[in-house]
Amino acid sequence: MKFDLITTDPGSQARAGTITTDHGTIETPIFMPVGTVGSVKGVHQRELKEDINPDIILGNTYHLYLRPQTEILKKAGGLHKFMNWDRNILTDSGGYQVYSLSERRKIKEEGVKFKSHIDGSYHTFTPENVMEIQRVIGADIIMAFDECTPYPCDYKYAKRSMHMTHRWLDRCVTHLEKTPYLYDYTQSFFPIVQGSVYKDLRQQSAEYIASVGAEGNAIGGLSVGEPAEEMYAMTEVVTAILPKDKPRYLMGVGTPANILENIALGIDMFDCVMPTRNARNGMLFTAHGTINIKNKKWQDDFSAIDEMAITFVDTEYSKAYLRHLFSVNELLGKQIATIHNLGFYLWLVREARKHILAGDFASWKNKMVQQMDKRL
RNA sequence: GGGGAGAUACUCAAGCGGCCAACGAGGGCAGACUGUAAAUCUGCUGACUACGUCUUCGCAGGUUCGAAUCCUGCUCUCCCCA
Repeated sequence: MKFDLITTDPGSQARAGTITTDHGTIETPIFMPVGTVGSVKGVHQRELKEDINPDIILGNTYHLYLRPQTEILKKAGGLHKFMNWDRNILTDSGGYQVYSLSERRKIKEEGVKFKSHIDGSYHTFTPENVMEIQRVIGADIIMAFDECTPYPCDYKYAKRSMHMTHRWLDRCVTHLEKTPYLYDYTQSFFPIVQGSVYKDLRQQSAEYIASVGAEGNAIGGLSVGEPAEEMYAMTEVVTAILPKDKPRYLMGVGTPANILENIALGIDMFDCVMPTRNARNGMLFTAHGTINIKNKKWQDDFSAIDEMAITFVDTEYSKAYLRHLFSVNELLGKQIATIHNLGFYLWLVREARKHILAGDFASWKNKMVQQMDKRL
């Protein structure tokens, strides 16, 4: 993997660059659509490539391990072939499930024992086997196994958890060295900064993560319910320490405003379920604010979904029609909303990149954050 | 023509003397959603001059301190027999 930092915005820390892997070039800053179980929910690969056009998408180790299971993915020749996606893939390690499935797991130094939500069976995830599973899945970027701490999280717990995540990181690195690539392309490994919302812990963690010298670095444990200001404060603390010549990935973020604010703080990569999940629940993101398309007010609004016409759905369908599809619970409504939202998110980061390259990112960002805050 | 069953809020449907403005489901209206157990979850849904008042359970009477619940008559719907 190769990261080229092209330019840094004069009015902020925002960066434009390119990441090149064996599956192509990723222009940063980038938003990566989430495809947990090997599918960006509701979107055909063709629409994803031709209309939304991201250079990279996400998959999830925990979920893919449970289904279709590692063995099937190995037989398929990896996730790229299995899902027919020839661009980049990044897999999350299952560290987020340590947080989101906290009712169904037990953390020990050795690893995390999960009780499957599918059949109740037990599965232990360790730094070692998570690396092996990610080798089989075959993503271009694979993540360290960590604990994503909840919010709020007391200092003592956050500190203990952070140190464990660091020890797990060492085990990931050691094991990865002993585990060869399975396919005919390379994989890059990203460690993850933790430390909850505590400045000193975040600094300590960022220093530790930076010392590993990985090809890219991630920030985890944010966007778990903390106020946006705390998120930004932590990003700022961490980006000051993480190397400038490596991509920085802020995991799980976020709203369009969160993304622009964090780009301004020097983040290059984002992922979030928000554009896809919220789309299925009737929420549209636009450059001029959010729309709850289920609201009665749209029932006779025959104007285009989004005059900006970023993707084909924006002008091929009206708001009234889309509201109707949601009222009658038609699958098509969720598909249209998902394509719209992802199209918008990708537009947003591409636009951000243009403004960084043009040197006027900061003022553009402030204008956008303000206008996107509206509720239409 | 004879016999039987039933009519409850937008719809379906509980309730069978007071704890009933009335269970539940759907629908409707809002809200939430941040490395996806999410096509999910939450709230409201008779009217109002609202922590209180008023009008509701086919219609009209009656019994009772008190009725959606019991009695009488009427209207309508469905089923069976002729």
